[in-house]
Amino acid sequence: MTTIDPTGPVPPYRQIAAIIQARIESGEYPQGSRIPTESEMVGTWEVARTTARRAIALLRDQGLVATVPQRGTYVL
Amino acid sequence: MTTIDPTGPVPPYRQIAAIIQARIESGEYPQGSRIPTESEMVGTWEVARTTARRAIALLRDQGLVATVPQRGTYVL
DNA sequence: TTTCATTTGTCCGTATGTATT
DNA sequence: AAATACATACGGACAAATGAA
Repeated sequence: MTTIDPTGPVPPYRQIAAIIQARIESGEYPQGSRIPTESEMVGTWEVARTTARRAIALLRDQGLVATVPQRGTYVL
Repeated sequence: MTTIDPTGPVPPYRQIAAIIQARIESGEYPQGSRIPTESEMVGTWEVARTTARRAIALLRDQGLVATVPQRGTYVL
């Protein structure tokens, strides 16, 4: 579990997005699989839900994942 | 916590810059770490925010630190 | 069918930090 | 020196839909 640095020059939400992206590219999260939920990210990295949401939104904007309401976010 | 002399020949912003520089060179603020924020300097030395900003600007001009908008100032 | 937990969607307010004027 | 704007982050609350029990 990679750790994030809230005092570093890179905002936490970008650090989290980078971690997820690395796991997608490594195959840890295969195409079609679901990435961690917002709540799981909150528990894993001890960040606010807004931060987790922003990380997911960034991945979505990059076309890496798609979010299904009430279901989760899945790797494209 | 070194004190600042507002009546001395050396302007407060230079005194502060010197203090920070000494801490960088001593390793108290390692490379990549964040130095105190403007507000922290204001609280620590009871100076105006302008003074803190000027001290940081001086360190930046000397190439000792880099400021990342919305994140802070970091030791190079 | 009803109940329940899960998950995302959408607000609110507060705090911090820098940028600008 | 003061006010304003913007970005980031936290915490909380409630709604809505889904799917499982």
